[in-house]
Amino acid sequence: MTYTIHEVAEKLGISTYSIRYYNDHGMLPFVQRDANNNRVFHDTDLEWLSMIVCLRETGMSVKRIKHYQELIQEGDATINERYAMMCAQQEQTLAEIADLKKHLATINYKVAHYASILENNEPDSFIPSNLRTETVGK
Amino acid sequence: MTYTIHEVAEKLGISTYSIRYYNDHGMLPFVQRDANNNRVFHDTDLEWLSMIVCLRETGMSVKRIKHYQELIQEGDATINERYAMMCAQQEQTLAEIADLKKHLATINYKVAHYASILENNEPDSFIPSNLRTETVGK
DNA sequence: TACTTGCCTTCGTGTTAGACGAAGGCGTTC
DNA sequence: GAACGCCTTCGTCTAACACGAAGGCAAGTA
Repeated sequence: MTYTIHEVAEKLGISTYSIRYYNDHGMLPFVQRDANNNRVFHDTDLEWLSMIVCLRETGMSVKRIKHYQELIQEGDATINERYAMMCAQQEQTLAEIADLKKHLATINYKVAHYASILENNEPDSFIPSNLRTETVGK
Repeated sequence: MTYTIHEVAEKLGISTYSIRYYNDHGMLPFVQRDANNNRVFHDTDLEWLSMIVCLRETGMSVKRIKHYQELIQEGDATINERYAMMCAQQEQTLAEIADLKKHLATINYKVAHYASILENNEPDSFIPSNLRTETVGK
């Protein structure tokens, strides 16, 4: 089973620009080409690309992903480093989730704030139109 | 109580570059200057800046944050739009958290995978050094 | 046959949100 | 009064794409 760049893009929810970018930057060294020089993707490419998406969306840089991919190619001697990389990524992702949850609480507060204003149709006197009075809200 | 740009940066965990950037791009229209033209921040500026940080870290663009700030200045007539913006931000953030959790599961799998290899000291035959064999892992 | 449509390619520029360095001003201290 | 440390503005650099232009190849259509 093979796929075009568009099919892959749709399947993984990323743009064809990104796929070409990854390919051009050495993160997808195995994609083959057909007679017209078009990229041909196999299922194994899809799997690796979805790993790339996972790492990118959890904040790993393209450079580090490339390094990770090279480590995999180098074989077992690099298991330790790969383990360390994934542990770091794990921690970082946990931290980011925690961060987002904190920010979400702030946003929830804002939503509730506006909802109550809209519901009660409060007069202007309760919501001065000066920026200094509407900030994050303690 | 007033603060220098460095104090603000440290307090909020962002760089002075970012603060100047926000200021230059109209998101901090109220920061005052001292006799030497240095920025002077008040507590209200800190509060609004921490809201900016919240919105940025949950993915709102600088442009939209600026728009939000303008809406606040325009007063009550814009409550509806602000409410909509915060609702959108809320949804987006929830989606991102869900996404991150999914990716975290993949990373957890990798960590466990490497850990088990390192623990059992498995031979090469179990971990071929070809990229095609190590992808996301079903 | 010629044309259009539609996909693909490469190449090159544009964008966002900063990061950072250089050049220079102001005020304090040695 | 020279050095130090902070600040300023201005300008270039970066990452990770987004996108347009120019052109190739293949299929369908007039």
